[in-house]
Amino acid sequence: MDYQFREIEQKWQKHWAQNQTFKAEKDTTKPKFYVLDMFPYPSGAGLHVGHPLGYIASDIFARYKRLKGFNVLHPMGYDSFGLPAEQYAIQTGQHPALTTETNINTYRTQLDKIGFSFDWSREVRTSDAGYYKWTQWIFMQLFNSWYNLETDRAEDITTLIEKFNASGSADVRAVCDEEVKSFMPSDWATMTDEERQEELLKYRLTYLRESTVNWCAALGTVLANDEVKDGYSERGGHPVEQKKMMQWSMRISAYAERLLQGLNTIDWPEPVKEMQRNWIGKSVGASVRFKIDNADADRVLSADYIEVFTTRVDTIFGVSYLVLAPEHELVTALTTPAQLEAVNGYIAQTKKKSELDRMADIKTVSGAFTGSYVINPVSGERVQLWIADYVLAGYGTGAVMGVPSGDQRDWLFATHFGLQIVQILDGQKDIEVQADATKEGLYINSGFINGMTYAEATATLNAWLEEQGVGKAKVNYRMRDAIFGRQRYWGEPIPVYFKDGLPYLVKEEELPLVLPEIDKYLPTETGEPPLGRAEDWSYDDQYEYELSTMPGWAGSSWYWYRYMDAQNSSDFASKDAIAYWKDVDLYIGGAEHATGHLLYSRFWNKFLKDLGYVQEEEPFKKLINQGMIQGRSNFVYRVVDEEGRGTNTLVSQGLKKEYKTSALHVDVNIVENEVLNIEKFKLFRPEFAAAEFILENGKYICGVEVEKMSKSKFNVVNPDVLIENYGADTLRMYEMFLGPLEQSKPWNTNGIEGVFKFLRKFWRLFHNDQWVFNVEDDIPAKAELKALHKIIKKVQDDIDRFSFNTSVSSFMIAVNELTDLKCKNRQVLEDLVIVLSSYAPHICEELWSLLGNEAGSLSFAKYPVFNPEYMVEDEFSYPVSVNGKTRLNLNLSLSLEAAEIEAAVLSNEDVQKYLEGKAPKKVIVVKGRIVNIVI
RNA sequence: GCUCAGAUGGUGGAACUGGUAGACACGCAGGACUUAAAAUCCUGUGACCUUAAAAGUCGUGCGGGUUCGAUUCCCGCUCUGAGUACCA
Repeated sequence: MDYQFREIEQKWQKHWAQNQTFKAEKDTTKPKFYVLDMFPYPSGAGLHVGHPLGYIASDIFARYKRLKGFNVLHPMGYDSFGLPAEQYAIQTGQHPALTTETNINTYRTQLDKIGFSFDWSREVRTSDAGYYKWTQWIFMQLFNSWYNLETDRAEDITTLIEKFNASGSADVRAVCDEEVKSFMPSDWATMTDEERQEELLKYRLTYLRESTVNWCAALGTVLANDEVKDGYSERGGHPVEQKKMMQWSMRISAYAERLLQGLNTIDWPEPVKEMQRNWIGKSVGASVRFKIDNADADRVLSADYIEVFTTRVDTIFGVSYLVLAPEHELVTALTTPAQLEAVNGYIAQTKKKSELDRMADIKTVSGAFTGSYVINPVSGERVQLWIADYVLAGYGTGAVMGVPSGDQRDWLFATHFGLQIVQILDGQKDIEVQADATKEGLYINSGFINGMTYAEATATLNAWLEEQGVGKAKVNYRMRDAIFGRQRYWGEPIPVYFKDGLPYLVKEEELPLVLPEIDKYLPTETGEPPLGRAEDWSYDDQYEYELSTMPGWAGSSWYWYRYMDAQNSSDFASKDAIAYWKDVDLYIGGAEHATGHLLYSRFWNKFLKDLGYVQEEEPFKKLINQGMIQGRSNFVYRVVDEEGRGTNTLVSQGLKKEYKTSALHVDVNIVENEVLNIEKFKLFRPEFAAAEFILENGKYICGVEVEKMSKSKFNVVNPDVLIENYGADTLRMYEMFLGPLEQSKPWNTNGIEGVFKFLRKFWRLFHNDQWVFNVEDDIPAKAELKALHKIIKKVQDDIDRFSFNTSVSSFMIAVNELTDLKCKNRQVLEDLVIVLSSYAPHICEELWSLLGNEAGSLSFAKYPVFNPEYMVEDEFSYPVSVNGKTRLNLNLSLSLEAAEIEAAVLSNEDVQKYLEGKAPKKVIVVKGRIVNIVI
């Protein structure tokens, strides 16, 4: 029979499902290998052809690893909490759980058709109570922990309490809030329970605190920094404003240094690591206190100094002014009556500007003098104190020292306001024109560091500042603690209730705290989150539960552990399972998660490791980002009359210049190689049923543009349609054939025929002209073995560097070669089936069983061993080039040594022709590669 | 502005360590089969020049360099895409 892909694919998909072929079990006789895909959010639109790209690659990898004798864990699940289902619920009243369920079923149907080797018995859904029970449990562990800087790890909160009991707050070195109390053990002993809880909350790794949040009114929720892009929400593009709110936060900043260092130990794409480094934003410098000059002022201040952070403490003698952020808490107190008007005016002006304007308006220098002065601690000089919006309240101390000669921004500021510019290094050039940030040369005009180099000066100053108690070397991180609460319904309830305004955890045995039913999915009339609508939403019938739910990234920050032991009801995963599967060996997903999911997951992983629940410091050893598949839209051109009205005439792309036209999107599924199928077009656009078509060469050629893949642009290609027409094996191979996995590219179905033809040709290798299965048990010919072993090697080399497209080409070459050789040899063909099976598993299973093997055993067959002996050649066709230009090829024995090759080449008649009687200056012979003659 | 990735035929792309640029596939052209079409199969297909054939010249974004030899290494530039943005 001819290649009947529909029957074959259905048959084997059913076989795999019924026999649970890909169910992973612990097996200590084999090395483990964990291949993970970033699990999808099940959206209502279903899968388009871009989604499975990464899944196909990881599936090929997983299947290959099984053939190589690994015990492979390859699961799939759904990140099923999220905003779209909730937005849909608000519009329709449909419970998000129902929408989600429907969408998941659609996804599953689509995924099943592609022939993935997922172990579905381990499926997880983050919105299942059985799953989010453990998300809540991890939240509780975070609440019950603090970060001890002495041991450099998270510890149970009881070790902190012990320290407070024993020696008060003095010995505690922790990552905590700024405004913690200093107290003696006796103070701790006399504190009320509420006072103690209030203090402990400042240390917990998840904590409640009033913080400035990104409030998105349109979505009715706060957003994390990585969910805000240029002042608008990433999802939906709604405006986001800064607002102060009581919020749950995660003390991820405690892990800043470990998150940074860990990047050096993992095999991830450099751009992703770089983004995480930028996000963490480590800067090494010093904090310095500038005393406020209160000599002629009589005022009460909450502090008598201004603290600044600088990465160039060596330039401190060049300070000509200090700047505070307009929001800095001391601004009001430090503004003199004379400057009050100017300062208030400036603050008002700053407030009006949106975040976006402030960023767009980098060039305009602005600021206001407060009228106050501070004293430079190293020189004793009196310098002006300004406010300006280029200083951000949220970074460092919200105060900056201005060194115009060394910093361009400071230089512009000083020039604009007529402040002093002092040269501090003899290596600085042209500081009248612009700042020079060099570290070269020796210091001048710099008191006790005059004559020193950069390194000497920095060390000297750090030591001096510390000794004087006015500063010290300091490391600063840009990364802020992550807000961990959303004023939304469709998320994990936070397992907390409030008693006298203080948060307490529910008991562990009371988990999961199940999401309650509510009447509608909107905030309450009083502006509380949707959970405020739930009846009896209180603990012990008296204490109100937390009304926020967890953010989208909560469930995805640990899910790879749940797959290790998905059914466990007494632990998030058993110690045993974690000890066996350990970590993810290969993780494939989109680059858009670089600073969100991938950073939070590393954070939770490190935390779980500190508490001894997991073993590895990093969860994902190897990461691959698959490229984005863009849409490729097709257009028809409608002729427009004088008044600009559309006519009923459509002109082919090549002729449109001769007419006035308007472009209309046309469904890409009725266009083949840019040629419009006119009959189908008339059905697609009934208003054009009677249209006239101006053709070129008898065809209607469509225009092309690359855009986002979306329904409204009629450029969505659904994998189901391709599978229906060509089969899953063709789809799998074609997606890989498109180009390098990591490269973004527009989807183009042109060319899928080539892959389909390849599979037919492959099928035909095993059949005679009448499509009767026919292989022979003869002795394989040398050429056949060579073709086979070439592909055996190629596939294993390619997979190590994630180059799937080149393997597909090589399969085509191998099948072309074996077809030309009329190969019918069982041994050769059987090995070829194994090699191809990770790419095209269905057709290979069918042929495998036709070859007489046990049905379904192909998945665990042994990958053939490459034998280099079959590659050995006696002869090689040497390209002979003259002055670097290839002129001819010469067949020579590979046993010849360089000198013999040279002699053979030079004596050749055709070569003589190029020599024109001259003796060559030089002859380069690379054995088995090339001969180059220099004349 | 900064960081990163990239630029190869009509198209997607290959060339892994500096060694025959354009593998493989699409498209296109011609042919076979067919009453015809589809499907299938065969042949050709970087550009230029010339041709009966052969030969020749140019050619991997642009300009230089290193080398016997550069798509590959180095320097400078242009363009495209992604990320990031007053971070002190």
